[in-house]
Amino acid sequence: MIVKPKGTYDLYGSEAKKWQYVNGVIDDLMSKYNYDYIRTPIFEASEVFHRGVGETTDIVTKETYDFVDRGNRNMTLRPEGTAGIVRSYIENKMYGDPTQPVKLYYNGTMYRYERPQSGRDRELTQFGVEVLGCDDALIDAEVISIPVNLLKTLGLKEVKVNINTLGDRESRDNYRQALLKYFKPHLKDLCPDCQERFNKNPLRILDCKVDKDSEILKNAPVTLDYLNEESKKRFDDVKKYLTLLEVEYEVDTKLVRGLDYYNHTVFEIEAQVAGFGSNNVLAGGGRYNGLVDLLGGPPTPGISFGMGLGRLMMALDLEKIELPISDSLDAYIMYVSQNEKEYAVTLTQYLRMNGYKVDMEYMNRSLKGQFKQADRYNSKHLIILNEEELQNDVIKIKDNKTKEETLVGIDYILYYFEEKTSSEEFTDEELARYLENDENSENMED
RNA sequence: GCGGUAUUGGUGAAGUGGUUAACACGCCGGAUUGUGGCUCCGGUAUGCAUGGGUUCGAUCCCCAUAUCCCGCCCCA
Repeated sequence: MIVKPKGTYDLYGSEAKKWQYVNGVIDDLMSKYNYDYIRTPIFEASEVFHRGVGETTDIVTKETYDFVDRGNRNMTLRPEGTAGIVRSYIENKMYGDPTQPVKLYYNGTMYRYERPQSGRDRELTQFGVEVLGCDDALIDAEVISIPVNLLKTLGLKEVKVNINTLGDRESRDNYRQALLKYFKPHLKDLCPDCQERFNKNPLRILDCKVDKDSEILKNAPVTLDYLNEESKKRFDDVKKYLTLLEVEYEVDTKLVRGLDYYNHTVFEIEAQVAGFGSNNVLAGGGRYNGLVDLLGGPPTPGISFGMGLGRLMMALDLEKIELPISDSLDAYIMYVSQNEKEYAVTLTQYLRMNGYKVDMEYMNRSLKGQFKQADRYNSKHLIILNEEELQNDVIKIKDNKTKEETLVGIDYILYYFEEKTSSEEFTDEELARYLENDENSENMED
Protein backbone atom coordinates (compact mmCIF):
# COMPACT_ATOMS: atom_id res chain seq x y z
CA MET A 1 0.00 0.00 0.00
CA ILE A 2 1.22 3.46 -0.83
CA VAL A 3 1.07 5.64 2.22
CA LYS A 4 1.30 9.33 2.81
CA PRO A 5 4.70 10.88 3.46
CA LYS A 6 5.87 10.99 7.03
CA GLY A 7 4.57 13.92 8.98
CA THR A 8 1.66 14.65 6.69
CA TYR A 9 -2.02 13.85 6.96
CA ASP A 10 -5.08 13.71 4.80
CA LEU A 11 -7.83 16.14 5.60
CA TYR A 12 -11.30 14.83 4.81
CA GLY A 13 -14.70 14.10 6.25
CA SER A 14 -15.96 15.93 9.30
CA GLU A 15 -12.48 17.20 10.09
CA ALA A 16 -12.37 18.93 6.71
CA LYS A 17 -15.67 20.60 7.47
CA LYS A 18 -14.20 22.07 10.63
CA TRP A 19 -11.28 23.49 8.71
CA GLN A 20 -13.55 25.01 6.12
CA TYR A 21 -15.53 26.64 8.85
CA VAL A 22 -12.45 28.03 10.59
CA ASN A 23 -11.08 29.32 7.30
CA GLY A 24 -14.37 31.10 6.76
CA VAL A 25 -14.16 32.71 10.18
CA ILE A 26 -10.63 33.84 9.40
CA ASP A 27 -11.63 35.42 6.09
CA ASP A 28 -14.53 37.11 7.73
CA LEU A 29 -12.45 38.46 10.58
CA MET A 30 -9.69 39.74 8.32
CA SER A 31 -12.23 41.47 6.15
CA LYS A 32 -13.42 43.40 9.18
CA TYR A 33 -9.86 44.42 9.99
CA ASN A 34 -9.43 45.43 6.34
CA TYR A 35 -6.50 43.13 5.63
CA ASP A 36 -5.95 41.85 2.09
CA TYR A 37 -5.44 38.21 1.30
CA ILE A 38 -2.13 37.32 -0.28
CA ARG A 39 -0.96 34.04 -1.73
CA THR A 40 2.68 33.56 -2.58
CA PRO A 41 4.38 30.47 -3.99
CA ILE A 42 4.85 27.42 -1.86
CA PHE A 43 8.45 27.28 -3.01
CA GLU A 44 10.90 30.10 -3.41
CA ALA A 45 14.53 30.52 -4.32
CA SER A 46 16.35 29.14 -1.31
CA GLU A 47 18.02 32.41 -0.53
CA VAL A 48 14.66 33.98 0.33
CA PHE A 49 14.51 31.86 3.45
CA HIS A 50 18.19 31.32 4.00
CA ARG A 51 19.05 34.97 3.98
CA GLY A 52 15.93 35.96 5.84
CA VAL A 53 16.30 33.44 8.61
CA GLY A 54 20.04 33.17 8.89
CA GLU A 55 22.38 30.84 7.06
CA THR A 56 23.84 29.02 10.04
CA THR A 57 20.80 28.48 12.20
CA ASP A 58 19.46 24.99 12.80
CA ILE A 59 16.34 26.04 11.02
CA VAL A 60 18.09 26.46 7.73
CA THR A 61 20.76 23.81 8.04
CA LYS A 62 18.51 20.91 8.93
CA GLU A 63 14.85 21.82 8.87
CA THR A 64 14.01 23.08 5.42
CA TYR A 65 12.94 21.08 2.40
CA ASP A 66 15.57 22.04 -0.16
CA PHE A 67 15.73 20.77 -3.70
CA VAL A 68 17.40 21.55 -6.99
CA ASP A 69 14.97 21.95 -9.87
CA ARG A 70 15.53 20.83 -13.46
CA GLY A 71 17.07 24.16 -14.28
CA ASN A 72 19.63 23.70 -11.52
CA ARG A 73 18.07 26.33 -9.32
CA ASN A 74 18.14 25.93 -5.57
CA MET A 75 14.62 25.94 -4.25
CA THR A 76 13.11 25.65 -0.79
CA LEU A 77 9.59 24.80 0.27
CA ARG A 78 8.46 27.66 2.43
CA PRO A 79 8.96 26.92 6.13
CA GLU A 80 7.07 30.03 7.19
CA GLY A 81 5.06 32.84 5.70
CA THR A 82 6.95 36.02 6.35
CA ALA A 83 9.99 35.77 4.09
CA GLY A 84 8.04 34.98 0.93
CA ILE A 85 5.65 37.81 1.52
CA VAL A 86 8.45 40.26 2.17
CA ARG A 87 10.01 39.11 -1.11
CA SER A 88 6.70 39.74 -2.84
CA TYR A 89 6.35 43.11 -1.16
CA ILE A 90 9.69 44.16 -2.52
CA GLU A 91 9.26 42.63 -5.97
CA ASN A 92 5.83 44.18 -6.48
CA LYS A 93 6.96 47.48 -5.01
CA MET A 94 4.08 47.53 -2.59
CA TYR A 95 5.92 50.23 -0.67
CA GLY A 96 4.62 52.48 -3.41
CA ASP A 97 0.98 51.51 -3.00
CA PRO A 98 -1.33 54.44 -2.39
CA THR A 99 -2.83 52.80 0.68
CA GLN A 100 -0.37 52.47 3.50
CA PRO A 101 0.45 50.61 5.60
CA VAL A 102 0.27 47.41 3.60
CA LYS A 103 -1.84 44.99 5.62
CA LEU A 104 -1.79 41.41 4.42
CA TYR A 105 -2.89 38.02 5.63
CA TYR A 106 -2.14 34.55 4.40
CA ASN A 107 -3.40 31.08 5.14
CA GLY A 108 -1.56 28.15 3.69
CA THR A 109 0.72 25.20 4.08
CA MET A 110 4.30 25.36 5.30
CA TYR A 111 6.97 22.68 5.23
CA ARG A 112 9.52 21.79 7.84
CA TYR A 113 11.73 18.76 7.88
CA GLU A 114 11.26 17.85 11.51
CA ARG A 115 10.72 14.77 13.54
CA PRO A 116 6.95 14.60 13.81
CA GLN A 117 5.31 14.53 17.19
CA SER A 118 2.19 15.88 18.77
CA GLY A 119 1.23 19.23 17.28
CA ARG A 120 4.12 19.12 14.88
CA ASP A 121 3.92 17.84 11.33
CA ARG A 122 6.15 18.25 8.34
CA GLU A 123 3.37 19.85 6.41
CA LEU A 124 1.49 22.33 8.50
CA THR A 125 -1.05 25.03 7.88
CA GLN A 126 -0.48 28.52 9.13
CA PHE A 127 -2.58 31.61 9.17
CA GLY A 128 -0.73 34.84 9.65
CA VAL A 129 -0.59 38.55 9.14
CA GLU A 130 2.08 40.95 7.92
CA VAL A 131 1.92 44.70 8.25
CA LEU A 132 4.59 46.58 6.35
CA GLY A 133 5.43 50.22 6.24
CA CYS A 134 4.29 51.37 9.65
CA ASP A 135 6.32 51.54 12.81
CA ASP A 136 3.61 52.90 15.07
CA ALA A 137 3.05 50.99 18.31
CA LEU A 138 -0.64 50.89 17.51
CA ILE A 139 0.04 48.43 14.71
CA ASP A 140 1.89 46.15 17.12
CA ALA A 141 -1.13 46.09 19.36
CA GLU A 142 -3.55 45.51 16.50
CA VAL A 143 -1.52 42.61 15.18
CA ILE A 144 -1.53 41.02 18.61
CA SER A 145 -5.25 41.54 18.94
CA ILE A 146 -6.10 39.62 15.77
CA PRO A 147 -5.18 36.09 16.87
CA VAL A 148 -6.63 36.83 20.30
CA ASN A 149 -9.94 37.78 18.77
CA LEU A 150 -9.89 34.82 16.45
CA LEU A 151 -9.42 32.42 19.34
CA LYS A 152 -12.18 34.09 21.31
CA THR A 153 -14.51 34.12 18.33
CA LEU A 154 -14.01 30.40 17.97
CA GLY A 155 -14.89 29.91 21.59
CA LEU A 156 -11.59 29.44 23.42
CA LYS A 157 -12.02 30.99 26.81
CA GLU A 158 -8.59 31.00 28.37
CA VAL A 159 -6.35 32.91 26.01
CA LYS A 160 -3.11 34.21 27.42
CA VAL A 161 -0.94 36.83 25.77
CA ASN A 162 2.70 37.13 26.71
CA ILE A 163 4.63 40.09 25.42
CA ASN A 164 8.13 41.37 25.71
CA THR A 165 10.37 43.77 23.93
CA LEU A 166 13.88 43.36 22.71
CA GLY A 167 14.20 47.06 22.03
CA ASP A 168 15.93 48.54 19.05
CA ARG A 169 19.22 47.26 17.77
CA GLU A 170 21.22 49.25 20.27
CA SER A 171 19.18 48.04 23.21
CA ARG A 172 19.24 44.50 22.00
CA ASP A 173 23.00 44.48 21.58
CA ASN A 174 23.50 45.94 25.01
CA TYR A 175 21.30 43.30 26.50
CA ARG A 176 23.05 40.52 24.70
CA GLN A 177 26.40 41.72 26.01
CA ALA A 178 24.99 41.88 29.50
CA LEU A 179 23.75 38.32 29.26
CA LEU A 180 27.08 37.04 28.03
CA LYS A 181 28.87 38.82 30.84
CA TYR A 182 26.43 37.49 33.40
CA PHE A 183 26.36 33.88 32.29
CA LYS A 184 30.08 33.46 31.66
CA PRO A 185 31.11 32.73 35.26
CA HIS A 186 28.09 30.42 35.71
CA LEU A 187 28.62 28.54 32.52
CA LYS A 188 29.64 25.23 34.08
CA ASP A 189 26.51 25.20 36.24
CA LEU A 190 24.21 25.34 33.25
CA CYS A 191 22.92 22.36 31.35
CA PRO A 192 24.89 21.18 28.33
CA ASP A 193 22.34 22.61 25.95
CA CYS A 194 22.63 25.98 27.55
CA GLN A 195 26.38 25.91 27.27
CA GLU A 196 25.82 25.42 23.58
CA ARG A 197 23.30 28.23 23.48
CA PHE A 198 25.78 30.52 25.17
CA ASN A 199 27.76 30.53 21.99
CA LYS A 200 25.02 30.29 19.43
CA ASN A 201 22.13 32.21 20.85
CA PRO A 202 22.47 33.41 24.45
CA LEU A 203 18.97 34.88 24.54
CA ARG A 204 17.60 31.37 24.26
CA ILE A 205 19.13 30.34 27.56
CA LEU A 206 16.33 32.29 29.19
CA ASP A 207 13.63 29.85 28.21
CA CYS A 208 15.59 26.69 28.87
CA LYS A 209 13.36 23.98 30.29
CA VAL A 210 16.09 22.33 32.32
CA ASP A 211 17.50 25.34 34.08
CA LYS A 212 14.33 27.35 34.33
CA ASP A 213 14.10 27.08 38.09
CA SER A 214 17.72 27.68 38.87
CA GLU A 215 18.86 30.75 40.75
CA ILE A 216 21.16 31.62 37.93
CA LEU A 217 18.29 32.15 35.57
CA LYS A 218 16.11 33.87 38.07
CA ASN A 219 18.72 36.51 38.69
CA ALA A 220 19.64 36.99 35.07
CA PRO A 221 19.54 40.48 33.61
CA VAL A 222 16.15 41.57 32.35
CA THR A 223 15.54 43.05 28.93
CA LEU A 224 13.64 46.00 30.27
CA ASP A 225 16.68 47.30 32.13
CA TYR A 226 18.65 47.60 28.94
CA LEU A 227 16.17 49.55 26.87
CA ASN A 228 17.05 53.04 25.81
CA GLU A 229 14.49 55.76 26.35
CA GLU A 230 12.96 55.48 22.93
CA SER A 231 12.49 51.74 23.12
CA LYS A 232 11.02 52.01 26.56
CA LYS A 233 8.55 54.61 25.43
CA ARG A 234 7.59 52.45 22.49
CA PHE A 235 6.91 49.46 24.68
CA ASP A 236 4.74 51.57 26.96
CA ASP A 237 2.76 52.67 23.93
CA VAL A 238 2.19 49.10 22.82
CA LYS A 239 0.82 48.27 26.24
CA LYS A 240 -1.38 51.35 26.20
CA TYR A 241 -2.91 50.41 22.88
CA LEU A 242 -3.39 46.81 23.94
CA THR A 243 -5.44 48.06 26.85
CA LEU A 244 -7.49 50.25 24.53
CA LEU A 245 -8.10 47.22 22.34
CA GLU A 246 -9.17 45.29 25.43
CA VAL A 247 -6.44 42.72 25.09
CA GLU A 248 -5.22 41.37 28.40
CA TYR A 249 -1.54 40.59 28.46
CA GLU A 250 1.37 39.74 30.68
CA VAL A 251 4.89 40.96 30.30
CA ASP A 252 7.24 38.01 30.21
CA THR A 253 10.80 39.21 30.29
CA LYS A 254 12.06 35.75 29.48
CA LEU A 255 10.21 35.65 26.20
CA VAL A 256 12.67 35.96 23.37
CA ARG A 257 12.62 34.93 19.79
CA GLY A 258 15.54 33.21 18.22
CA LEU A 259 16.05 35.11 15.03
CA ASP A 260 18.29 38.08 14.59
CA TYR A 261 15.87 40.18 12.65
CA TYR A 262 13.41 40.51 15.49
CA ASN A 263 13.42 43.70 17.46
CA HIS A 264 11.06 45.61 19.69
CA THR A 265 7.82 43.77 20.30
CA VAL A 266 7.75 40.00 20.53
CA PHE A 267 4.75 38.00 21.69
CA GLU A 268 3.24 34.58 22.09
CA ILE A 269 -0.35 33.59 22.50
CA GLU A 270 -1.20 30.45 24.35
CA ALA A 271 -4.42 28.67 25.09
CA GLN A 272 -4.77 27.31 28.59
CA VAL A 273 -6.07 23.92 27.65
CA ALA A 274 -5.89 20.91 29.92
CA GLY A 275 -3.80 18.13 28.44
CA PHE A 276 -2.15 20.36 25.93
CA GLY A 277 1.31 20.13 27.41
CA SER A 278 4.04 22.26 26.00
CA ASN A 279 2.25 22.74 22.71
CA ASN A 280 -0.07 25.36 24.04
CA VAL A 281 1.58 28.18 22.12
CA LEU A 282 -0.86 28.74 19.29
CA ALA A 283 0.55 31.89 17.78
CA GLY A 284 3.68 33.94 17.98
CA GLY A 285 5.25 36.84 16.25
CA GLY A 286 7.11 40.06 16.51
CA ARG A 287 8.46 43.10 14.81
CA TYR A 288 11.10 42.75 12.15
CA ASN A 289 12.24 46.19 11.19
CA GLY A 290 15.40 44.92 9.57
CA LEU A 291 14.05 42.19 7.32
CA VAL A 292 12.89 44.09 4.25
CA ASP A 293 16.26 45.75 4.16
CA LEU A 294 17.99 42.40 4.50
CA LEU A 295 16.15 40.95 1.53
CA GLY A 296 17.08 43.84 -0.71
CA GLY A 297 14.21 46.27 -0.32
CA PRO A 298 14.08 49.77 1.05
CA PRO A 299 14.34 49.99 4.83
CA THR A 300 10.79 49.26 5.91
CA PRO A 301 9.32 48.43 9.28
CA GLY A 302 7.24 45.29 9.54
CA ILE A 303 5.47 43.13 12.06
CA SER A 304 3.77 39.79 11.86
CA PHE A 305 2.26 36.90 13.64
CA GLY A 306 1.84 33.30 12.55
CA MET A 307 -0.59 30.78 13.93
CA GLY A 308 -0.53 27.02 13.45
CA LEU A 309 -4.03 25.96 12.57
CA GLY A 310 -3.36 22.32 13.38
CA ARG A 311 -2.70 23.20 16.98
CA LEU A 312 -5.68 25.46 16.98
CA MET A 313 -7.89 22.58 15.91
CA MET A 314 -6.35 20.41 18.62
CA ALA A 315 -7.18 23.06 21.18
CA LEU A 316 -10.77 23.29 19.99
CA ASP A 317 -11.08 19.52 20.21
CA LEU A 318 -9.60 19.33 23.68
CA GLU A 319 -11.92 22.06 24.87
CA LYS A 320 -14.80 20.17 23.27
CA ILE A 321 -15.89 23.22 21.35
CA GLU A 322 -18.58 22.36 18.85
CA LEU A 323 -18.27 24.43 15.73
CA PRO A 324 -21.59 25.45 14.19
CA ILE A 325 -21.25 23.35 11.11
CA SER A 326 -24.49 23.04 9.21
CA ASP A 327 -24.48 19.54 7.97
CA SER A 328 -27.82 18.65 6.53
CA LEU A 329 -29.64 18.29 3.24
CA ASP A 330 -32.78 20.10 2.25
CA ALA A 331 -34.00 16.96 0.61
CA TYR A 332 -32.99 13.40 -0.17
CA ILE A 333 -34.70 11.92 -3.19
CA MET A 334 -35.52 8.25 -3.12
CA TYR A 335 -37.41 5.92 -5.36
CA VAL A 336 -39.50 2.87 -4.67
CA SER A 337 -38.42 1.09 -7.83
CA GLN A 338 -36.15 1.58 -10.80
CA ASN A 339 -39.08 3.02 -12.74
CA GLU A 340 -38.83 6.33 -10.91
CA LYS A 341 -35.06 6.66 -11.07
CA GLU A 342 -34.97 8.83 -14.17
CA TYR A 343 -37.48 11.23 -12.76
CA ALA A 344 -35.42 11.35 -9.58
CA VAL A 345 -32.44 12.51 -11.63
CA THR A 346 -34.47 15.29 -13.23
CA LEU A 347 -35.96 16.40 -9.95
CA THR A 348 -32.59 16.43 -8.19
CA GLN A 349 -31.14 18.66 -10.88
CA TYR A 350 -34.17 20.94 -10.80
CA LEU A 351 -34.03 21.50 -7.05
CA ARG A 352 -30.28 22.00 -7.04
CA MET A 353 -30.51 24.63 -9.74
CA ASN A 354 -33.15 26.38 -7.70
CA GLY A 355 -30.82 26.71 -4.76
CA TYR A 356 -31.54 23.73 -2.58
CA LYS A 357 -29.04 21.31 -1.18
CA VAL A 358 -30.20 18.00 -2.49
CA ASP A 359 -28.88 14.51 -2.92
CA MET A 360 -30.42 11.35 -4.29
CA GLU A 361 -30.09 7.62 -4.12
CA TYR A 362 -27.33 6.34 -6.38
CA MET A 363 -26.87 2.84 -5.11
CA ASN A 364 -30.25 1.30 -5.90
CA ARG A 365 -30.66 0.23 -2.31
CA SER A 366 -33.79 -1.10 -0.79
CA LEU A 367 -36.21 1.51 0.45
CA LYS A 368 -35.11 0.71 3.96
CA GLY A 369 -31.53 1.36 2.97
CA GLN A 370 -32.54 4.63 1.37
CA PHE A 371 -34.18 5.81 4.54
CA LYS A 372 -31.04 5.04 6.46
CA GLN A 373 -28.94 6.90 3.98
CA ALA A 374 -31.22 9.93 4.19
CA ASP A 375 -30.80 9.94 7.96
CA ARG A 376 -27.06 9.71 7.67
CA TYR A 377 -27.17 12.82 5.57
CA ASN A 378 -29.43 14.40 8.12
CA SER A 379 -31.89 15.32 5.43
CA LYS A 380 -34.70 17.68 6.38
CA HIS A 381 -37.07 16.29 3.79
CA LEU A 382 -37.48 12.98 2.08
CA ILE A 383 -38.95 12.87 -1.37
CA ILE A 384 -40.29 9.41 -2.02
CA LEU A 385 -41.13 8.77 -5.64
CA ASN A 386 -43.51 6.08 -6.66
CA GLU A 387 -44.87 5.34 -10.06
CA GLU A 388 -48.52 5.67 -9.34
CA GLU A 389 -48.25 9.12 -7.84
CA LEU A 390 -45.98 10.33 -10.60
CA GLN A 391 -48.58 9.34 -13.12
CA ASN A 392 -51.01 11.57 -11.28
CA ASP A 393 -48.48 14.42 -11.33
CA VAL A 394 -47.92 14.44 -7.59
CA ILE A 395 -44.94 13.56 -5.41
CA LYS A 396 -44.74 12.68 -1.79
CA ILE A 397 -42.60 14.82 0.46
CA LYS A 398 -42.02 13.78 4.02
CA ASP A 399 -40.84 16.25 6.63
CA ASN A 400 -38.25 14.19 8.43
CA LYS A 401 -38.68 16.05 11.68
CA THR A 402 -42.45 16.06 12.06
CA LYS A 403 -42.80 12.87 10.01
CA GLU A 404 -45.63 14.61 8.24
CA GLU A 405 -46.23 13.56 4.67
CA THR A 406 -47.56 15.85 2.01
CA LEU A 407 -48.65 15.12 -1.52
CA VAL A 408 -47.46 18.00 -3.65
CA GLY A 409 -48.35 18.68 -7.25
CA ILE A 410 -45.32 18.42 -9.46
CA ASP A 411 -45.59 22.07 -10.47
CA TYR A 412 -45.76 23.24 -6.89
CA ILE A 413 -42.62 21.69 -5.44
CA LEU A 414 -40.78 24.97 -5.24
CA TYR A 415 -43.68 26.61 -3.44
CA TYR A 416 -43.56 23.84 -0.89
CA PHE A 417 -39.87 24.38 -0.21
CA GLU A 418 -40.12 28.15 -0.22
CA GLU A 419 -42.77 28.02 2.41
CA LYS A 420 -40.86 25.48 4.44
CA THR A 421 -37.63 27.43 4.46
CA SER A 422 -38.86 31.01 4.57
CA SER A 423 -40.39 30.87 8.02
CA GLU A 424 -36.84 30.10 9.19
CA GLU A 425 -37.49 28.16 12.32
CA PHE A 426 -34.63 27.57 14.68
CA THR A 427 -33.61 24.07 15.40
CA ASP A 428 -33.08 23.32 19.05
CA GLU A 429 -29.33 23.40 18.64
CA GLU A 430 -29.35 26.71 16.84
CA LEU A 431 -31.57 28.15 19.49
CA ALA A 432 -29.26 26.96 22.25
CA ARG A 433 -26.29 28.51 20.53
CA TYR A 434 -28.15 31.73 20.01
CA LEU A 435 -28.96 31.95 23.68
CA GLU A 436 -25.39 31.21 24.62
CA ASN A 437 -24.14 34.13 22.60
CA ASP A 438 -26.80 36.49 23.76
CA GLU A 439 -25.37 38.71 26.44
CA ASN A 440 -28.77 39.15 28.06
CA SER A 441 -28.86 35.49 28.86
CA GLU A 442 -25.59 35.48 30.74
CA ASN A 443 -27.27 35.16 34.08
CA MET A 444 -29.66 32.50 32.99
CA GLU A 445 -27.79 29.46 34.13
CA ASP A 446 -29.19 26.19 32.95
C1' G B 1 19.85 14.56 14.27
C1' C B 2 19.18 11.43 19.32
C1' G B 3 16.06 8.30 22.59
C1' G B 4 11.47 5.48 24.14
C1' U B 5 6.49 2.98 23.05
C1' A B 6 3.51 0.83 19.60
C1' U B 7 1.67 -1.40 14.64
C1' U B 8 -4.35 -7.26 14.20
C1' G B 9 -10.63 -6.45 9.35
C1' G B 10 -14.19 -0.10 7.46
C1' U B 11 -13.90 1.15 13.05
C1' G B 12 -13.09 -0.24 18.45
C1' A B 13 -10.59 -4.15 19.96
C1' A B 14 -9.55 -9.84 22.24
C1' G B 15 -5.96 -13.71 21.24
C1' U B 16 -2.39 -18.18 20.70
C1' G B 17 4.43 -21.41 18.55
C1' G B 18 0.37 -25.64 15.28
C1' U B 19 -6.05 -27.33 11.41
C1' U B 20 -11.89 -22.58 10.29
C1' A B 21 -8.07 -15.64 14.47
C1' A B 22 -13.07 -14.03 19.29
C1' C B 23 -16.59 -10.26 20.32
C1' A B 24 -18.79 -5.48 19.41
C1' C B 25 -20.02 -1.42 16.12
C1' G B 26 -20.68 -0.23 11.19
C1' C B 27 -22.30 -1.67 6.39
C1' C B 28 -25.43 -4.81 2.83
C1' G B 29 -29.55 -8.17 2.30
C1' G B 30 -33.92 -10.53 4.33
C1' A B 31 -38.25 -11.07 7.96
C1' U B 32 -41.78 -7.93 10.78
C1' U B 33 -43.46 -2.74 11.49
C1' G B 34 -48.56 0.66 5.49
C1' U B 35 -42.20 3.55 3.90
C1' G B 36 -36.72 3.56 7.66
C1' G B 37 -34.98 4.55 12.70
C1' C B 38 -36.89 -1.34 17.64
C1' U B 39 -36.36 -6.70 17.27
C1' C B 40 -34.83 -11.22 14.78
C1' C B 41 -31.98 -13.92 10.81
C1' G B 42 -28.06 -14.06 7.23
C1' G B 43 -23.80 -11.90 4.72
C1' U B 44 -19.42 -8.87 5.19
C1' A B 45 -13.26 -12.50 -0.64
C1' U B 46 -6.69 -9.17 -1.67
C1' G B 47 -7.04 -9.46 7.53
C1' C B 48 -2.54 -10.15 11.96
C1' A B 49 2.65 -3.07 8.90
C1' U B 50 6.83 -4.69 5.25
C1' G B 51 11.35 -7.67 4.41
C1' G B 52 14.47 -11.19 6.35
C1' G B 53 15.73 -14.98 10.08
C1' U B 54 14.94 -18.98 14.09
C1' U B 55 11.59 -23.37 13.81
C1' C B 56 8.83 -29.29 11.34
C1' G B 57 5.52 -24.93 11.58
C1' A B 58 4.83 -18.18 13.30
C1' U B 59 0.11 -13.21 13.75
C1' C B 60 2.42 -14.61 18.29
C1' C B 61 10.34 -15.40 19.17
C1' C B 62 14.77 -12.45 16.92
C1' C B 63 16.77 -8.59 13.45
C1' A B 64 16.07 -4.72 9.96
C1' U B 65 12.90 -1.13 7.55
C1' A B 66 8.57 1.91 7.40
C1' U B 67 4.89 4.45 9.87
C1' C B 68 2.46 6.22 14.38
C1' C B 69 2.62 8.22 19.16
C1' C B 70 5.79 10.32 23.20
C1' G B 71 10.28 12.92 24.85
C1' C B 72 15.12 15.76 23.49
C1' C B 73 17.33 19.32 19.99
C1' C B 74 15.00 23.22 17.42
C1' C B 75 10.82 26.07 17.00
C1' A B 76 10.46 30.59 11.55
